[in-house]
Amino acid sequence: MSQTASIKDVATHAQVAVGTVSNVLNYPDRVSQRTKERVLKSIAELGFVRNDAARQLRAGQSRTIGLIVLDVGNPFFSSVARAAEDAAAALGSVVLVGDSGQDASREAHYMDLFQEQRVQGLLISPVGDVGQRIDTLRERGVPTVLVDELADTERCSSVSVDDEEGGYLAAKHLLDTGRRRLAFVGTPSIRQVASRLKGAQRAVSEVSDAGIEVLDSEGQTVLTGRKVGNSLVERSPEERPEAVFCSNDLLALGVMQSLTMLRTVRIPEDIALIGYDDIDFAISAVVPLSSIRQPTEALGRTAIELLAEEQESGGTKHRSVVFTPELVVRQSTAGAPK
Amino acid sequence: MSQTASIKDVATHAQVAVGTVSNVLNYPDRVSQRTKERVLKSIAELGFVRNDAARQLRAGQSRTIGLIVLDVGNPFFSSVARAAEDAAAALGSVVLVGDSGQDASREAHYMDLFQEQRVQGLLISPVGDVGQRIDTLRERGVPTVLVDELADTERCSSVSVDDEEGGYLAAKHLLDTGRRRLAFVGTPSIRQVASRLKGAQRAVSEVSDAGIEVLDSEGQTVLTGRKVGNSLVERSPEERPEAVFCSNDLLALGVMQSLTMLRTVRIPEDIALIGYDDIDFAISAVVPLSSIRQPTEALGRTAIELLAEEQESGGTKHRSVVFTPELVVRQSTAGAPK
DNA sequence: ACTCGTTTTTGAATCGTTTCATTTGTTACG
DNA sequence: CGTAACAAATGAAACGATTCAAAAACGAGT
Repeated sequence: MSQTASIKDVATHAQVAVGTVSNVLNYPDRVSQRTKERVLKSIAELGFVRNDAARQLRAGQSRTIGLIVLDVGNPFFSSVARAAEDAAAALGSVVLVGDSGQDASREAHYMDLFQEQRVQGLLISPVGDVGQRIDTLRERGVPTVLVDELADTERCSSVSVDDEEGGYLAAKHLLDTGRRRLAFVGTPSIRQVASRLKGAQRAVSEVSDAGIEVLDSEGQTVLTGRKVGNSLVERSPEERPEAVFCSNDLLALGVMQSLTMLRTVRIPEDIALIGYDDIDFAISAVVPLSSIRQPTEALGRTAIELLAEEQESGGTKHRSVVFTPELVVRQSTAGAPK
Repeated sequence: MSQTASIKDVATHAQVAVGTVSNVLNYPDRVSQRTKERVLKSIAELGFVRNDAARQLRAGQSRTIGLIVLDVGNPFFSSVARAAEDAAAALGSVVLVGDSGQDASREAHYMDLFQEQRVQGLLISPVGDVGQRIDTLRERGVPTVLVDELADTERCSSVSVDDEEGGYLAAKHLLDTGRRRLAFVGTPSIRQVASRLKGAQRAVSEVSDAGIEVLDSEGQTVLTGRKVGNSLVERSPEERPEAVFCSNDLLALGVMQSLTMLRTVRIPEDIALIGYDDIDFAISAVVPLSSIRQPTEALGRTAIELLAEEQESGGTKHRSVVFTPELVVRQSTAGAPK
């Protein structure tokens, strides 16, 4: 009783063949009512629990999907992950989440791990150059879907958000409210951030007397945002930008804290502020923060859908879905300047 | 080449026996240099990747530890989870994270799933009554460690934080700074919250002219905190508490937003505010928030350690580790009132 | 009672690894 | 040259499920 019962033990106990027990579990219709009851009774009495490893070995594949994100602590990714988990659960699969922490070697480590687990498929928000590895996986029948990154459709499917459009929306909004001297805060070395900046620059170029200054935050956290905010406070009023666009909400909240703490700069009167991601904290910040909302649930759900499509097509048909971000206006960009 | 190579294919390719390939992977010292090189070369050429399911099946156990938390979105749990993952990685194990969302049926679902996976052990922050299931698991050789919950040492190990002490620390601090009319905000139906309240009440009872009012927040989020904050603002100044202790930082931040937004109440001059958990956002709030810090990294790390102890002792020896929380004083409780 | 057709049950083969008792190969020493 | 001692390599058995061709049981019709 102490050790786990196997299907064989159940068969013996119920006086049937092992195949019958398996049928009860997998094809109940093939088994007569009487034996089914007997087997189920034995299963309950012995406390039998399927051994997933044995099942997988025979099946050659697991019911598991791997997901590698840049940072699970980031609300954006945890939201995507949760949506993916829910969608996968509906298909009877489980999602394993790996956190690369923006480190290529950790990313590679998780890819190896998932390969050993014979995952059904892989969802990944890549940090390193994973093209080669994805090719290998595809050859072996493991489809991959890029998340939050546009893929070469020759290679694999992807689900992403139009970052350039998001950047454009944010800057356009600031310009529409009359601000002209803009600043962009972020780390353009990250692809998503660079795209957002590009969109912002496009919006600025459409307005003759507008300009945008780029401030590298060297990080995407609240703390690095505060540093940038402090540097803005130290400037003389006429050297300060009229509006600041941060590449994510954490940065924006950091900037906001620096600006409001010293009470010399008012938001939005002196400086308007907009972030990106629309995390839960944005609406409940000191000054409710305008932001660019990304459809995280749709991202996660669609990623699973695309993975299913890949599986059905045998990994030959790829598709890229690009969502459009949405401007959310709150108090931090209200009114006109001056 | 398209399908995955097995150890047998490697053996054929390298012209050795399968056992030798296995030895190269698991006991390199048993194999001569020459054959080792040959096998490794074949492995590389064929792109062989271990099949974890087969390995587990043979081993009878996985290299996997299950962790069930109340909410992965909560920074407290995501921090504990990360620490557990790191500690497990050092032992060559992987942590699977399941989110019960405070729902007993989801919790049961994950327990079933982990049992099918034959996890090495289970870490769980329980929501339902899991005593029975834990007993069953123990009988089957799967040790369990309760996380953030004190266990009956007869049954299993646990790692927790002294919530009553934390509550005491918070209230004592408020009293020490001269505040007398306190308010407690939280949902006492949750065990941890109830303990914190109990500790706070003890501190209050030690001071003759002090009192504490309990405000049920019906939730533990920023939004529910704001509701409570609004109700405080609506009160006449003399009816307002001098200090508010919130059962977590999200609530406290919500309360803070309500109070500061209307600019009629000053923090900490009119109302002092203290939270619980010391999440990253606490230090960077409008008014930096005093809080009770819980050693999340130690919790996660120790949980894994206790699990290892359980395994070594064959599940006979149980131990409970209780950490002491720590008061972190910031601006939100600075100075004396009036 | 016998046949045919259908439903139910059987049990050996299989998945890919690890283990371990044996066999084979090598070296050292009398 | 023989053999003991040790190192290295072998390959069959086992883990626990699923599958599937074959056997058995059943029921209906004559």
